[in-house]
Amino acid sequence: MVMQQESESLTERMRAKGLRLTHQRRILAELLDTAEEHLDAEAVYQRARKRDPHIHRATVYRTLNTLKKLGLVDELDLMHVTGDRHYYEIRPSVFHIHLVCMQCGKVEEPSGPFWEEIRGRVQRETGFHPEMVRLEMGGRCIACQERQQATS
Amino acid sequence: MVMQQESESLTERMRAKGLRLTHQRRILAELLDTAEEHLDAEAVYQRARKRDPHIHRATVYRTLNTLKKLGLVDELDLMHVTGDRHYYEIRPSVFHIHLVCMQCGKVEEPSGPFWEEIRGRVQRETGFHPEMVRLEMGGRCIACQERQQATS
DNA sequence: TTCAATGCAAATCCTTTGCATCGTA
DNA sequence: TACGATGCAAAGGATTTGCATTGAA
Repeated sequence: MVMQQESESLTERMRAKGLRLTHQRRILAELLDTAEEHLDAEAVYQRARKRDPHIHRATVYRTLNTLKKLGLVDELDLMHVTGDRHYYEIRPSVFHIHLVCMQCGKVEEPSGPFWEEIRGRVQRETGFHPEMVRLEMGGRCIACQERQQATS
Repeated sequence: MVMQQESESLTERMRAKGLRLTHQRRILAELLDTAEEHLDAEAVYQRARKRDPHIHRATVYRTLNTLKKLGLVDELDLMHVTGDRHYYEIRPSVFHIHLVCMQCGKVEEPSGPFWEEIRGRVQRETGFHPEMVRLEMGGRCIACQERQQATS
């Protein structure tokens, strides 16, 4: 997970969008802002419950949908490696890609100039104006490649 | 949709994988091979039904899952622009990307050397070995960009 | 004070599964 | 013929929705 650092918090972004900052939304926003792994709706709900046992699943779904529609969070399926769950992450300021190991499920997220280049190149070559980019690659991470070599 | 052309048909690929070629699977394979748009499970079912009204939804789901596990078809969500449906397409021989217009829902699929480069570059820069690449970009297609300029 | 957000429970939608039967290899 | 695939119906799981109530602005 790329966590929020320099730029403003999700809570502030929500305020900027004119969203009502309820107790529940604050919990969810902070939780998403500091998540160190990819969370699906159920995982978000479970974590939120620890901070407020009264928070309701429907609220989690509704809030995630709201944030998604406003472009504040992205919804990923990470190649369906771990089933058909959907994962949520805050829309990162730096474009990054997801490398999903189809063997162990580990997700790496390299970021850097090359990945930024892609956006500009698409615009130049196709005229399409990319507002969000999702690059997911499935394959085998280095650890799994080495593990496989060792056993063969 | 990138359709099957030079290379062998999905039916042949299934035979090569040792799958039993039932009447229903032949229908589904030919349907996927020649689809000119992205189909979700329900759309696949509806089209299959026209060729054989007795084909069952469960068979469609089971077959799509089988083909997915064997790597013969890919499952896409196309940025969830049209909801949370999942779309299926035959695994293309040429790497291509999906440009999804968040406004009109149109999906373009440019392919070419640049997109092929990406795979090699990821491997060089990260050590990760990409076996499948999914690059989806959400934004606005040229038509929608022009339409918007015209009205403002 | 007002209207959007929430909790709750029921409904809905999509997908999977157990089991008897069928049909391909 | 044998065993994997199918049809059917029921179960399962995730997500959404209607409505009364709450609470942020």
